[in-house]
Amino acid sequence: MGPVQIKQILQSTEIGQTVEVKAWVRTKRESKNAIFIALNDGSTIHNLQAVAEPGQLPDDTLRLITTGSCLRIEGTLVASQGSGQAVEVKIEHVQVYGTADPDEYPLQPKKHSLEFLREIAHLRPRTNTFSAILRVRHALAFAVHKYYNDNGFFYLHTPIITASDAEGAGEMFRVTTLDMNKPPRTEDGAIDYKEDFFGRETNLTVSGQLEGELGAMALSKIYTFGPTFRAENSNTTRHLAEFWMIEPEMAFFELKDNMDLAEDFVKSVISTALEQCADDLAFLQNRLAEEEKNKPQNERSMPLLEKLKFVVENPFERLTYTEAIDILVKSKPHKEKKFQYHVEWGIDLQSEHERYLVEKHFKKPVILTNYPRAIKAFYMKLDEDGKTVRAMDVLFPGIGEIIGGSQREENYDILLERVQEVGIEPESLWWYLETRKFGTAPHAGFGLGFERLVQFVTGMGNIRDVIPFPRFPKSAEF
RNA sequence: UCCCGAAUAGCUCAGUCGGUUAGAGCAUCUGACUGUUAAUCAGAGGGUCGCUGGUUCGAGCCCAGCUUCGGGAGCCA
Repeated sequence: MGPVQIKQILQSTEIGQTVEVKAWVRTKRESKNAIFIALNDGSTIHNLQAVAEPGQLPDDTLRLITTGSCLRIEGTLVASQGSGQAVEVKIEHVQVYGTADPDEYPLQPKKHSLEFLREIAHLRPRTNTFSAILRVRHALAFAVHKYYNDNGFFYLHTPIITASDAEGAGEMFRVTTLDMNKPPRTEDGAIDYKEDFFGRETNLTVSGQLEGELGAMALSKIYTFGPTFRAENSNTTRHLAEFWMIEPEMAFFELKDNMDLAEDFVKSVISTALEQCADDLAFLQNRLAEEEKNKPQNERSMPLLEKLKFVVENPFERLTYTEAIDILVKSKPHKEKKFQYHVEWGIDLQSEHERYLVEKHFKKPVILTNYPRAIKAFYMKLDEDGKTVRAMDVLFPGIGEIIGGSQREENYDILLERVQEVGIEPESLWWYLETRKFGTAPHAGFGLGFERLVQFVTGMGNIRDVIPFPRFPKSAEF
């Protein structure tokens, strides 16, 4: 299917075979005895070197071969005389598919800043850094499906458009077909959503969890993996308005099972990336080291591959919220009043507190559990003491919260009470509540932000650089 | 949304105390040289100093507002 990919050609040992390559030019070097063209088709971080003799190609053609142009080359696979590569292609014929005027083409063979590349998101996949990220992202996405499939989970497609506004997970994007300039009105002047496409107010989903639970109450183990939308005015390196979330939901799982799954799952997909993306990760490791070259030694991060192996090989630290507060209260920054936010039982942990626990105290991923009920969602199962809930957050160095989950409240009466407590109309969640009425079961699940996982594995600091076309406030250009 | 910082060549950045014609590296083009590896060497072209207004004899530089970008915070995954 299609032309042979450069990845295959570079691994080939069939010297003398005829090859046809279709790829984009990274650089062209001309010398007295040979013309070298570095070609990349995105199948690998490595380039294929094509070689022609001077005068072999018409000047008109040669002039069009510039950085960014696209070529079809026919030639012979030969052993390379140079030292940078084992094989190369001896050119017999060149066809220029598309030119790239060097005066206009923004990508040149030099270092570009990530900020600049964000402005040209339509072209940045052609850089080594972004093609590497996209290949790693792909490998991780595939590994997610494989992991769940291998472990008896079913991939459940939860809806993108929802009428539920009760999930409390954040601001939502409205979905409507009403004419915004003259929407239909009810008698008292309010917008009449009965006239709207679905006959009611609808939004883009902020989570597939509630529907996921419905699936788990039938198929036992399900997962979702789809786009998620949050209309928060968040401007940070770890938030997107449109991101991909993985949400497994398991009947007959309690909090500990949930933690075991989360830890095993994350370790498994990171291992897969280490196995399948060695070249790309090595490149990204060098990129990161280069970026941090000017930082003082103690602020530099661990080499990327070392960090990933460390996470895979060591158990995550597990402790309760109450134990974490205890550690924070006894910590040096607290005693020296270095924390900006006060620490006491009942507070929602701030970034500085999570960072201290993960990066300073334990120096490894941490799973925090049993948070105060007041700071967590209504659907989380109450602990026996009634003060805390069976929540768990998995915190990663540099990224913060990568997973948020819980055992769910399966008792109808308690859940109903909790729904009312947070001010949600029980009628709007009748279908969710009915799962507790008919054959309820202990169950649990969590949500993992896919981009945050990709950030961690690639070592990229800004979440906008690990999704091809990021969506964030005031930005939906590409 | 809040706090801090930045905006000068295609890109990355320097620009002294406010002073005459705004610089460098890379990229581009031309030439030389070379089985080269983001080649090397020499030369050339390339600027509305983010925008608007103000202070001043004089503003890239000082002041105000705006815009955009970055970092941090909040919200969270």
